[in-house]
Amino acid sequence: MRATGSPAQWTPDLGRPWAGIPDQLRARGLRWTPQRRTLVEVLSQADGHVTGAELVERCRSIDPATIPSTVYRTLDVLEDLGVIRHSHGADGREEFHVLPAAEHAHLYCRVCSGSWELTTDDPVVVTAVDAVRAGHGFEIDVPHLTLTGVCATCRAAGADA
Amino acid sequence: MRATGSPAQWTPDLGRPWAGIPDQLRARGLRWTPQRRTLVEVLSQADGHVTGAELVERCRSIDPATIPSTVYRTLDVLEDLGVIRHSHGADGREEFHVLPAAEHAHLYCRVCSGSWELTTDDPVVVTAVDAVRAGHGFEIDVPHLTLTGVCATCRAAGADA
DNA sequence: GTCGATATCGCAACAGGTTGCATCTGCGGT
DNA sequence: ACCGCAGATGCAACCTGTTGCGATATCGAC
Repeated sequence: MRATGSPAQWTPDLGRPWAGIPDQLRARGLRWTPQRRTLVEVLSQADGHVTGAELVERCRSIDPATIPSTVYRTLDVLEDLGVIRHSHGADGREEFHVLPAAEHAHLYCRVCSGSWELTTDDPVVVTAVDAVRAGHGFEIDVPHLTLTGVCATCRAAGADA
Repeated sequence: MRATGSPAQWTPDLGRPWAGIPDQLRARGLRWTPQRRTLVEVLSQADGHVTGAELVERCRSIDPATIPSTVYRTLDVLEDLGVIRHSHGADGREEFHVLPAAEHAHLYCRVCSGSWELTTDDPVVVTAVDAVRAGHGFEIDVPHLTLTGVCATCRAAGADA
């Protein structure tokens, strides 16, 4: 069997949300490259949050020749496509989230370093977002949000110095 | 006039909040050094927000021998003292705020890149903080907060894509 | 199947911060 | 006035990202 017509790179069987990416890119005049295929494969297997460094690391385990700048640039493109979202963790480092599931904000406790998710439709979130919209006309980008503070447990322990 | 007894370094006339810092440090077993004096002088003249890089820059203009790591370490110490606070801007970079005035959160518009301050006692902020406390027992650290989103003007312009 | 425009890549340098370690020094004790 | 020790400094290497640029390769057109 000759390696005929079929394109040099192809993505075997990523889940549905990912399958359409090559075409979405081409429709925008962008390109589907082996490096992008690698990153998309990594993302399709990631659940929840991943930092930029972790993604670079995982790409390297598939293709050791992976270059960081390529990964970060591709992440920008994928965010434009609406496939992923990024936010900044409590320490300012980047965190990426896979869409469309898992749109959420984060609570980060500076005492115990624990973190919790806050879904976009959590009544508490809705209340807060509505308050800001009503009061300042500002529409908060919830998934980009990380709230730093002190959690209930640590507060109860009186560790909220 | 001989350069007698008087300590080699002294801080001429910083404002009140700053004057007590040397003693606050010593009371904790920490030290008052020329490098710290430089940084405190810079901070005492800063209003509102400053990034870490800016502070390093300004310290260098007073003492060209300033080393970044020393500045950042001193900033940590001063934050422990409660003299300053840091948060992370929309791009994740550090921003420092001088206390006790100006305790506030920030709104950052991702469309026009504008930013606004939100005081701690703003009714909108109070509502939001209360909601999270009531709903999750979590006490938000407001001054550490930067809300990314779309401002009223840009929303009106329909640029909230 | 080939060609050309241009998107993307790889690389190297840079920027903002952080960290480990050897050396130095503020400052409390005597 | 001097000592000693723990806290600070300076330095160098490292980490996470970003940017400019020349070389390469994708992909639509013919």
